[in-house]
Formats: sequence, structure tokens, C-alpha cells
Amino acid sequence: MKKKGVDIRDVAALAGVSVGSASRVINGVENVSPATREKVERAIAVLDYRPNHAAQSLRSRSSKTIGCLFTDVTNPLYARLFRALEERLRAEGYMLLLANGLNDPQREVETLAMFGRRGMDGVIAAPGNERDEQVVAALNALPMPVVLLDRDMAAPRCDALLFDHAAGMKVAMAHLFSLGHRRVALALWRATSRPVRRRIEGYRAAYRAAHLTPPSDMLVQAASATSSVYADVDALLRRPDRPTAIVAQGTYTLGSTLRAIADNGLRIPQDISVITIGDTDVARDHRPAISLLNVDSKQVADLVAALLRSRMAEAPPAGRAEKVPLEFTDRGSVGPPPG
Amino acid sequence: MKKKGVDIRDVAALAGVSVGSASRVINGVENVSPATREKVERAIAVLDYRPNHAAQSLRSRSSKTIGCLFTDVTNPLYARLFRALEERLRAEGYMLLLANGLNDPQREVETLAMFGRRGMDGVIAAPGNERDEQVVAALNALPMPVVLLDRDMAAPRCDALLFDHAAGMKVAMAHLFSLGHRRVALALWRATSRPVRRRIEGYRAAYRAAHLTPPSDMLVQAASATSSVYADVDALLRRPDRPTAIVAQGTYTLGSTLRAIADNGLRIPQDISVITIGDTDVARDHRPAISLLNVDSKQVADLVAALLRSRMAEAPPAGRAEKVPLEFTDRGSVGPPPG
DNA sequence: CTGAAAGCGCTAACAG
DNA sequence: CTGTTAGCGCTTTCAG
Repeated sequence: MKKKGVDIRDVAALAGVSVGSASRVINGVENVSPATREKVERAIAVLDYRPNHAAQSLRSRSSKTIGCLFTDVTNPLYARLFRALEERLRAEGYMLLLANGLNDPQREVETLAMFGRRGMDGVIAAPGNERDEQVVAALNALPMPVVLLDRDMAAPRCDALLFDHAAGMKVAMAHLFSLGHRRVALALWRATSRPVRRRIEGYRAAYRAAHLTPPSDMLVQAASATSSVYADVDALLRRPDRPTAIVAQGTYTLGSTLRAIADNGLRIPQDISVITIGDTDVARDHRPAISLLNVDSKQVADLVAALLRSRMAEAPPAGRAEKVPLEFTDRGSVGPPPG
Repeated sequence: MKKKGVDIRDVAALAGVSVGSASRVINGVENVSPATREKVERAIAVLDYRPNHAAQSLRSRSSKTIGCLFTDVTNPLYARLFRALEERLRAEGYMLLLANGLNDPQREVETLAMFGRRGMDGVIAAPGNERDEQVVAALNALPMPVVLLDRDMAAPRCDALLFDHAAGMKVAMAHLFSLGHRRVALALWRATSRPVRRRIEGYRAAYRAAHLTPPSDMLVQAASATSSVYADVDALLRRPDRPTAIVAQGTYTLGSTLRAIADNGLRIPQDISVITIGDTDVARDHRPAISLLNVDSKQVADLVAALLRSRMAEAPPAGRAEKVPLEFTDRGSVGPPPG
């Protein structure tokens, strides 16, 4: 009695061909006569044969799997990126291993090592800390193509997909300036990560581009991604020369900013304009909905897939960096300054 | 020159033992002398040897991988569950393959088939449609342990972890009744999925338990998870016998409910009490924060892991079903009815 | 406790 | 175009 598995030899036997031929039709190789192909396909159907993936990987040295290391899927940005990446890569026959880094370098190092051992065909990573030496080393030690997501890291063997925060910020600021705003506040969290750094750069550059001096007292930084900026924004709003517009990133920063605005009796956009960064439920659900700056996940997925694919095909060129724009979407929370 | 891989034979050779012994220490098997163990460990360190996962899987018939099929990671509930599951299972050496079902049965069937072929050690699934025959068949065809997450499906070979929506709803309703509320509205989306069905059941049962007749005109159902219930809730609030409390599920339903309440000039909780289902940003960010009913992801992860583990160890008993409670958290959006 | 040997199921040369 | 034949790198009997 047949215990469990029907294997490729059973298929070949039933089809009356060699295992080599069976393998060829399974893998859709060209050089197969229609007759052979048909016989094998019939046998596969009759036996309900499913190839053993471990054996395929071992022999072909390709796992058809991509490893994803993100800071935290609970962050809507990563959840959406994951969904887009899955969509894109499953079309090419890949499945995705997902792991959360949770800003824990040791955990990230271990995860990357497992990706290595498990023979991922590619790795997509957004580690929490860009400067951690161990993480950088783990990344450089991976033998397969790696794409870094919006991180500036000293990993020459990796390609990178960078979000163009600075340019996006300049577009948003230019829009505000053109409406007449001069005092624009920026609220984000205190971090040294690329996204935050680049946004501050873009904010300052926008002022300079408009021949204005970047204000040094309109930058508010929360202690962490889940901290409030209520007190600081509130203080800003009580000043006689309060900002007429504010750019606030993420869920918690934006939430506390909106509360401070409401508590000061200010209306959006009549009294103050608001722009947020990233497509969050809080922004979409506010009335008026908050205008925003964000990347198109599908575009990100396409670019990441392209980077991975080209590395898998050719010999590794130098670590390339591709840029993806931040797009501005007006939803009605922006208007001219009051007065 | 050594092309690429250092394999277990290199390790055995350097250690001066047989590959069998090397394998034993790598797998932490008991019967190994300390001397042998040490020699092998040293060789592993010297050669920087990492076992080839595909070969291990092929030979040992265990991939140390769990497949997760969720409707959509973009839903914070699933994102949080995934994180908790990863946390729990990585401690036992597993990695997780994640796939979104997106309410597409064909996609779900394909994903489950791939999980089968890839020899997952276990599968955790929350398909979009509980009645789809193909999906049920695909689930029953899997040879490995499967845990269904909060789904009522005719899949006798699977275990299930069910969220006790009905009991949770009864607790919340009893709380409202005890404060004096009699007219409680329920806003959710139109769906035949288990969560929605059970919530409605619990809602009605709570009324009966309080010796009251469940009102038939206080149930509002959005067309989909991302539709608004604004108009219906607004109409309800304008009635002379408007509800004094409302239970609203999820991000969009809750968001539109809160807007309708605000637009009618009602204060929470003085004029109306609000309870939500599921821990969303919109609920946490509102002032007052909205009291809620939800499952503890860590508890879910522990129970799922236990179910999987017991199935992996013993011969499959009949498909078991474990229940996990919904917990009520008061955040200040509930009070006595007005008047 | 350890070594030798037999494959796990499949693909990739290589001859024909 | 097809069959034969080696292994991929590892775990697991089975003897000793």
C-alpha cells in the first residue's frame, strides 16, 4: 500500500516516460514533444501529483521564496507595502517569509541569518537601526540579492529603494508658500532614521528655495512614534505668531496635533492648514480629511521586484539606488493662511 | 578553491568524526559524548558552517515553517495577530510564510495548495468566505495540522480557534443595561462571516437575558468594511427615541458613527455612550478614547501554538475548537444614559 | 556512543 | 527530443 507520497517516478512510470521527461514537463521546459507532454500531464492529474518543494529547492538551488524583514507590520505603511510586494511577486511564483525586526538588532541579525540559511532567492529589508554594525555585517554576508527599503546603510552589496522624502516635502512646502503661508511647523518623532532626517532636510531646503530663512522654533519632535506632541503643538498655537500651517507625520503625531488644533478652537483649513505624511486611518477619517504626502505601494513593489530580478539574472553590478517619489494628495485640509 | 558551500562533510572531516556524529550535535541529539560535541562545535565555528535548510527539510520532512493565510494584513487585527504569532513561533524555531487571501477564493485555494507542496509544518488560516466549497476542500486536503482562526467551516480535519464574540457582546451590553441604557444600536458591516453573525447573536441574546425584546430597528449594516454608516446612524440619532448607546465595529464604521454623533451635537459619553469592537487607531485617538471589546493577540497566539503543537505531536484527534474571550476595556466613552 | 550506508525527491548534465 | 545517471546536503537507520 502506498503510504503517502506519489513522486515523480510514479508519474514517469504511469506516463510511460523517463523521470527526466516528467521533470521537463513539470518545469515547462521547451524541448518536449506534445505527445510526451500530454501523457505526463494526464499522469499528474490521475495521481494528483504535487512536486516536493524541498527537493526542488535542494536540487535547483532556488527556493522561490523572498524574505521580508520589516520593522513592524503593525505599521500601516509596511502592511501596505507587504501586500503590494506579495501581489507583485506571487505573480512570478514566489512566496514571502515575513519577519518583524521590532527595532531589536539581535533579532534582525538572527532573522537575516535564517534567510541566508534558508536560501531565499532574495531579501527585502528595512532594519530599525541603520548604524548597527552587526546588522550591516549580516546584510553584507547574505549571498542572495538584497534590497534595502528606504534606508541609508553602508551595505555596498545591497541595492536600495529610497523614498524621496526631501523632494516630496519641498513640493508640499512650495504649495503652502504659494498660498501665502510663511510660518509652517513640522511635527515628527525624534529619530535619526532616514525618513525623519530627509524630511527635515526637505523642510529646510524648501524654505531656502523660497528665499526664506528656515525657522528654528517650528520643529516639534515626539519622543517616539507613539508619543504625543500635544503639549508642544499647543504651545506653538498659543503664540501670537502661531504657525498658519503644520505638517505632521504618522498616526500619533497627527492625532495629537489635530487635538491641539481643535482644543485651541482653530478650524481646518480656515485657521490653519494641515498636511500629513503617510496614509493613515486617522487622516482619512478626519473631517476634513487630511491632505497627504505618501508613496504609491504598487510603484514601490514594481521597483523592488525589478531590482531583485535584475540582480538574480545578471552578475551583481555595484549596489544601485532607485528613487520613488512622494506624491501629494489634496483632500481639503489646505487653504490660504487666515487674515 | 572552495566555490561556495561548506557542508556537513567538511565539518565532520575537520572535526575528525563521521557525518553522522556531526549531524547529531547539529541537531542537539542526546547521545553524543562531550568530547565529540566540542570538536564538532569548534569545526562549525572555524568553518562558519550553516546547515542547508532545503536538505534538512527534504530529509527530515519538516520545514520548520508555518503558513499563514489571512484575509488582509492591512487590517490591524491581522497585523497584530501575525506579530504575536511570529513572536510565539519564532521562539520554537519556526518562520512564517504570510499570504493575503483578499476575499478571493481562487487565490486562497492556490495559496493553500502551495502551503501543502511546500511542506509547511502547520497552517493558520482565516479565509474570506466560509462557505466556498473549493476552499473547504483545499483545507481538508492539507496533510499538516491546520488551525482556523475565527471561522465556522465544514473542515473536520482542522482545529479552530474561535473568538467568543457572543459572550463579549453580552458583557458589554449587560454593562450598558446596568447603567440604565435600554435603546442600544449596533453598527457593523453587512457580511455573513462568523464575527458579524456572532455579534448580532450576542446582541440579541443580551436583550433577552435582560428580559427585554431585541429592537429590530437599531441594527445598522454598512455595505462593506470600508463603507460609511453615516446616513443610517444620522437618521437613528434624529429620531425622538434615539439610541442612548451605540456599539460600532472597526475603523470605518466607527469613524462614520463618530462623525454622525458629532454632527448631531451629541457629546460622548454625556449624551450617548459608544463602544467599539477591535483596537483601532481611530478609537484610541478619539477624545474621549473609545471603550472597546477585543481579543488579546498574545493569548490567541499561545492557543494557536498549543493547538498546532499538540497536533504535531500526537495522532490527530477529532477537530477541536478552542475559545478565546473578548475583553472589555473602559476608556471613558461609556456613561449612564442622559436624562 | 559512533561510523557506514542508504536514500529523501528532484533536476541537470550528458549521451544518444 | 528523450533516457540514464549523478548527485544536491542532510538525517536516519543499522551495526558495531
